[in-house]
Amino acid sequence: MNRNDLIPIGTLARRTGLAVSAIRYYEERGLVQSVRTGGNQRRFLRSDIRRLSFVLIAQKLGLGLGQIEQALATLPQGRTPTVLDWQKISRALRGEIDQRIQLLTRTRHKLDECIGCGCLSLDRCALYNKEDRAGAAGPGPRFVLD
Amino acid sequence: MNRNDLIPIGTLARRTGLAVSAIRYYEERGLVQSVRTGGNQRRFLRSDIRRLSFVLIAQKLGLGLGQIEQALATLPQGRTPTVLDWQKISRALRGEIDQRIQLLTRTRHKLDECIGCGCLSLDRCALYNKEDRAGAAGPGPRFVLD
DNA sequence: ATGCAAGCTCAAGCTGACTTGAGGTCAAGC
DNA sequence: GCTTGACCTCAAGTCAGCTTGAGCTTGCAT
Repeated sequence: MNRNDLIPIGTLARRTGLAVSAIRYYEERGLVQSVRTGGNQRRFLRSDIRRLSFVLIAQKLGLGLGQIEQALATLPQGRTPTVLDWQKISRALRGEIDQRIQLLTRTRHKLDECIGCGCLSLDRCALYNKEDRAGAAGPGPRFVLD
Repeated sequence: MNRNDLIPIGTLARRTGLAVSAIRYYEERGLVQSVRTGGNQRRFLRSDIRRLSFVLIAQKLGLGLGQIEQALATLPQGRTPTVLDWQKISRALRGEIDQRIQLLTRTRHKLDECIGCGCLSLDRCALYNKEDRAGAAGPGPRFVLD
């Protein structure tokens, strides 16, 4: 409610470790919102520090900004989320991590089998399945075991 | 030794599930080599099916082509690698997977702590450490927990 | 009241990993 | 001998996720 709850972009940048340009980009992408001062400068909510921190963590997990945006959409728009809101969304993130760990564990297991035979290549090799990749396409960078 | 050991790019593409254009790109990047026919067409070794399969698997783990190239450099150049060669390089990949699983497990643990307090944001939060990210920069897409 | 850091917009650039397109060649079957 | 599909070489485009630069404005501290 206080004026102090509104912070300029540079402060937000310092608090999150993000570049100012990155924050502007995120705003353009709709990941975060701002209001403008009379002089057309952005002002963010203090709670956006948390919001952007969430973005950073989710990114580390390999989520794209689109997915992150979807996750964030479950938070109250433009108003400070409660601790419960954050707990809920964090748990979703935990689910993501679980899945990735499982996938990696399975991959490791398959790889172990393959090391046994030295194959790595063919239809018999569980690691390497053409069908898996068929739908995976599109340009841009590839992500981990998606 | 046989002429049949040399396969055209289309065959290699079909066997690996890669696009022809991707294989040409990999060749340009030095991930795979070819010889040319009298009519200037590429001919690959049959063992390059394995080589490219390795590339695909490593990519799924989030390795960049540069890293993959380095890994492949330990294989005999332009000659069919032995089963032992493949076992050795596969084990290196296993190490990568292990590391990633460990990192994810640690992250999950930290996240669990954070869910407890609903924080996600600040210096107190183990998940979120500015120093970690300080050196991570550079343009291009960000990769999983590197 | 003035200096200067911090902010603004918009366009262009960059990396990684490819794809697409134009325009031309090669080779195997009929 | 001719057609058809696989192959060739560039050059340019694409997508994500930003950064960089030019040129201009704001606003806090002295």
